Amino acid sequence: MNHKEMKFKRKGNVYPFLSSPPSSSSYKDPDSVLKLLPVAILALALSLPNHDREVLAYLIARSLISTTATHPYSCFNTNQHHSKNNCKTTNANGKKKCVQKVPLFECGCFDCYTSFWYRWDSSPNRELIHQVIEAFEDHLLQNESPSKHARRRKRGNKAIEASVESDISVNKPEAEAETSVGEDECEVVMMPENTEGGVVKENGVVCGEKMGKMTRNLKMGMVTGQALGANHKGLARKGRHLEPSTCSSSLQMQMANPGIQFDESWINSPKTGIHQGGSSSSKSGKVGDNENKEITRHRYAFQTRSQIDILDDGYRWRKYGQKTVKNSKFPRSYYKCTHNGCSVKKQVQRNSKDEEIVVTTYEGMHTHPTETCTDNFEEIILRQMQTYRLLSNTHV
DNA sequence: CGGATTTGACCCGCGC
DNA sequence: GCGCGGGTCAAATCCG
Ligand SMILES: [Zn+2]
Repeated sequence: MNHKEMKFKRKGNVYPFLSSPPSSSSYKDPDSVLKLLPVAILALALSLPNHDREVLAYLIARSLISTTATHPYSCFNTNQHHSKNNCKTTNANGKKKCVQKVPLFECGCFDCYTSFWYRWDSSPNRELIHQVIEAFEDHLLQNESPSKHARRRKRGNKAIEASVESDISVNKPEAEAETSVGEDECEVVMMPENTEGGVVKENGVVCGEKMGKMTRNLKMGMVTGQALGANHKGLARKGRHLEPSTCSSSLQMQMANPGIQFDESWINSPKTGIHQGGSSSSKSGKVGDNENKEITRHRYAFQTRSQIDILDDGYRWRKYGQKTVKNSKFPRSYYKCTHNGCSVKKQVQRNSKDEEIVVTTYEGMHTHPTETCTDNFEEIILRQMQTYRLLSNTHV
């Protein structure tokens, strides 16, 4: 356990995520991937039940792919794999919807990735899987050219620090430089437990800083939080923005909605991402109190680069507030899903340091399918998304 | 006219 | 206890 704790504490781990499929055929199935593990690690992996092994293999494969890939765009694998094919299902209306489909092992699309990620997150062996991945990464660091990994790690740290100090935005040029992992690659950051905190930093590098802490705070028990992010390029460079869309994919949609978090404020107040407070009236007076029943809320955030703040993610949202945020020149907007009975919320805020970056945080799970046809959503997001980050899932 | 947005007031947790 | 900051409410307003 100590081990674990340490690891988790280490701040979020960054698993690179790339889109393109590995050229190597070695990532086609779980076994092939697992064979790449050193014996000691493999032993650990083999102690996992098959389904978890598959998840582990998937995450590792994605990680490997991403570190090797060099494509410019591929964050989530775009279409090649599945996006419009197998992995996506169609619903009655003919729209793509979030149906839970079976994620393909070889596919690195957002949906599949998220599905696996979710499986990992909800697995009782979550930590073990996480450890195996870390051990493997360390192994790679030692044996292979550390460059990328090292960089990555470094970046992460930095980012985190930075985030703590300042805000989210892009702060450090140097980081950027380093980060440049490519301009094209994407990285996924998963934060193990946390919840709260992640901050999204520029290149997506950041993630959560205080996860460990957060976790502790959560009283609930299951907190799961993680973050996933992908970045494409150096956003740092400035560029463009993404839009905040929400969910494109299935799982993710189901998982939640994000709210945004981004500044320190969020970080500081883990408890809530978006909470319910409210004014007055009655409402819930205290939501917080009932702990037990908390609703588990899944929360995650990602950055996109876009000139538009609002992206059509297939759901209908009603804006219910806007606030200025401390240290940010842009206001934060609050939205609620308009579907009856659905309480998903999202926050959208533009990064003050890099105006092209929009951070969207979703919180909650939709209880319904998307309401509008967003056929092009995926394309839009894939094109625009520079960074994607899953901040966390939280129970509130 | 109904639904969405705007926007100031209110609530609430937190740090001092 | 007070002030701050963030999140939410809800009346007023906007818009198709
Ligand atoms: Zn909804």
